[in-house]
This record gives sequence, structure tokens and C-alpha cells, in this order.
Amino acid sequence: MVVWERPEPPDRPVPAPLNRARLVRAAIQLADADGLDAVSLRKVAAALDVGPMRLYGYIATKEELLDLMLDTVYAEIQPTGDDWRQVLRSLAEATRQAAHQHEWLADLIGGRPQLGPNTLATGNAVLAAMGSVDLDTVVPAVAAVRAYVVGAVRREIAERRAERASGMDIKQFQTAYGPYLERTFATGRFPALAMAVRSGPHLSADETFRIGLEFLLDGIEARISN
Amino acid sequence: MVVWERPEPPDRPVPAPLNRARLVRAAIQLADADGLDAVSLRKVAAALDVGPMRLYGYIATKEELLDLMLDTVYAEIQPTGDDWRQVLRSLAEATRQAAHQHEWLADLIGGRPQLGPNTLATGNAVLAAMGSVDLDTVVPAVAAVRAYVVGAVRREIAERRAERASGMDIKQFQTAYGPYLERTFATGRFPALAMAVRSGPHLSADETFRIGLEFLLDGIEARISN
DNA sequence: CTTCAACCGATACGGTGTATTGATCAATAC
DNA sequence: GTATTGATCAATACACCGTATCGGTTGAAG
Repeated sequence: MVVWERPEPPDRPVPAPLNRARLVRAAIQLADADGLDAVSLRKVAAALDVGPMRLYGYIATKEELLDLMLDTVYAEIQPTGDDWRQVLRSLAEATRQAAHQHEWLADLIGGRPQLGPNTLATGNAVLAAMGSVDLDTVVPAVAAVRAYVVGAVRREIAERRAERASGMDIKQFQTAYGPYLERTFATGRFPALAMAVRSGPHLSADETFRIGLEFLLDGIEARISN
Repeated sequence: MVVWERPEPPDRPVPAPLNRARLVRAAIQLADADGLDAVSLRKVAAALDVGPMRLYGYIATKEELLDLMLDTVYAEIQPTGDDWRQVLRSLAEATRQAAHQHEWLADLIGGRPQLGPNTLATGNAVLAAMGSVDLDTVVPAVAAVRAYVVGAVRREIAERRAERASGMDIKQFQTAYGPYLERTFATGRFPALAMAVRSGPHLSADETFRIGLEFLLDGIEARISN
């Protein structure tokens, strides 16, 4: 049947015009809420009230969207400090903090070359703030700190997820995996490991991260001083 | 139509009975050949000449298969050495070498808690070989080296893939991304970065990895000596 | 007014992980 | 010896994915 008079559509608020930024923001919101697996082009499109294919006007591929998400988060990472050591430390801490706010960052970070503007800006700021230290030391030092941060953040987030997955009320990793690990250690196959777990230090995530970072910074400092 | 006489099947060689090890080996072969994305339960099953659902008799979920793959590779990582420094260094180098043989390792490593027998055995061997250094130092030191290795390996493999993707004949990263980076640097927005790329050291992957590792080991040594 | 081009939404395709169903076959109960 | 149950395993089915393709709509150009 033909509708002769189409009622004027209730002037729903004109949606802000779609663009890359809005697209990426929607994807980040989804990832923050439900993890990276929840970021499908269909869901992002639905969140924007748009057909899935519309997105291909702004990105060529899903991987590009992931790159854009990563670079967007990098805008939050702004190292500060007066000497090179403070700068590298703040780079590490800021990256870690970003990963706390966006856990999915742990899945992406370090996994592909990052050449987005914000990432480059961060790298530029770090290098600019490193002062007069010679490049032969600065370049590998920055690379090393980045590598450390990537690995440390990944491990920390992985543990956090494991804790959460094994009952949200259980607080300690040891408690979460206790039964399995206790059984395994009871076999006596891993004496040194069992000893370390049982009588080693019980470090918080903060302490573990910072101690490792200071190790690395100490090593860099030794090179710089000579 | 009924087939009254079914010809004796040509005695094709009885396939070895399926088990977890064979399953995981098949998955690793697929991943080695075509990357982690090529590891689908259907393809693994096909490689084993079996229906996809058969696999669920040996694994509960695809994630479990990935964990098993990772732990299997960890069997190749056997640190050696006489003092703690050699041990940590060989742990790092062995992990890196494993990632060279199985590039997909870069995608998985550090991404989830590793509690498989081979991984635990590696950890145990490291701790056992660390000698008399006190646990308060040893535990974070091992954690820091692991974190560094995870990040360094990820970056290295990511770069390697980028090189390969941008024309297999092009050798250098700078050449591969040259045009884009040159254009970007020409804007003058990232002077410090541009300077570092242009007049900084051009380190090989080996050198970058080792220099960063020695930074870290130096820092640990300083703590141990005091 | 016609024609063409660009756009854009819907449909479609080949894949994924896995739940469910249905068939086959061995072991047990009568 | 037959019937029944229970376990095993392959096939089908489902919901979802990324994205290629296509068909209709619309705005611009002649």
C-alpha cells in the first residue's frame, strides 16, 4: 500500500556528522566497556546508528581502526620532567596509567609499528627532553624503556584479567590460582619456583613495575655517566 | 542403491591416534607457515583429517589451544649459564630466538598468565640457577628481564613484518617507511625525532636488543653488588 | 530534461568458534 | 539372544565476523 502522506519525521536531533574522530571514539568506548573483542565493525556502526559499510568511508580496514585507537590513546601520554631520568620514568608511568584506563591497550601495544601523529609527538617530546645526552645512548635507552613498559604492562593486565576471571571477589593472584599451583608445587618438580612463590617477596603491581623500571634506569644512568 | 560388496579400503597408513600433542603440533605448523590468523579450528582439524568438533575432545576452547602452543614453544627455551647474569642473558636470548623461529609468539607472549609445565620449568630453571642472590632481588629482576624481552621481541617482530609487507625486496625500515616519514618530518613538527632518525645511530635488531638488555642487567647488577 | 557520476545502504559471501543434534556402536540387563 | 542404555563422534546449525559487490538514489553537468 502506498503511503500518500509521509508524516514529517520527528526532528530527531541531527546526529553530529560522522568522521574519523567520532568513529574512533565510539570504538574506544566499546573497547573500554567490553574489551577489544567487543570492537566489531558492526557494533561500532550500530553505536553510531549507521550501516557497517559506512565505516569504510573513513577507514580502509579494521586494522587501521585499531591503529587509530592506539594513536588516539597516545595523545594522553605526555612525558614530563626536568632531567632525562624523570622524562623516561614519566613516559613509563604515563603509558602504564593509560593501560589502566584502557586495558585493551595491552593487547595492541608493541604489536605493530606506531607511526600515528600522537605517537610520533610523544617520541619527539621524549627525545627533545632528553637534554644533551648523546644520541648513541639516548636512542637505545628510549627503545629499552619502551620495550620494558610494553612487557610489564602486558603482564600486569594479563594478571588483572586472570584475577577478575577467577571470581571477582578473590583478591590475590596466589589465591586465584592457588589450588592448581599448590597441586603442581606439591609434585616437587619446581622446587626453586615453589620456594620463590612461598617465601619470596609479595610485591604489589606498583612495586613490581617500579622496581624493574628503576633497574633499567640505573643501567642507563651508568652508561650515561661514563 | 545398496553397495553389497564394499571393497576393502586400501590399507592407507593408519593415522597416528589423535592426541593433544599432535593437535598442538599441527596448530604450530600452521602458525609457523601462515601466521596466527591461519590457525582456525577448522584448518587445524582439516590438517589432521578430522572434523572440527573432534578437537573439543582435547581442548575446551580455542584459547586453550593457544596456551598449549605457547607452552610447547617454551620447551625450547632452556636458559644456561654459570652466574646469574649469564642465566638471565641466555633466558632473554633463547626467548628471542624462539620468537624468530615462531613469529606468532610475539602475538601471544606476555598476553596471558603462563602456567603450563614447560613455562614453569623454565621459570624454575632460571630461579634455580640464580645462585645465592636473595629472593627480594631475584624475583623482580627475573620479572623485569621477562618484561623487557616481551616488549623487545614484540617490537622486533612487528618491524620485521612491516618490512616484509612493504615489498619483500626492500631491506631497511627507513627505506620502507621513508616516503611517509620524510613527508612527516618535512613538516618540522617533530624536530628531535627527525634528528634522531637522521643522525642517530642505525642499530641492527641484534644490537638494539642486546644494548637494552645490558642496560637492564647492569642495573640489576648494581643492586646485587650493594 | 537528460545523462552521467558519485555516493551509500542493503545484500551477499566465505569464513569463524562452538552448541546441538543425530547416528553409530559397545556394553549391560533381562 | 535380544533389548536397552550409554557413550562416542561426525554432521548440521547458529550467530557473528570482515568486507566485496551491487542496485537504487541523488546531485551535478551538458
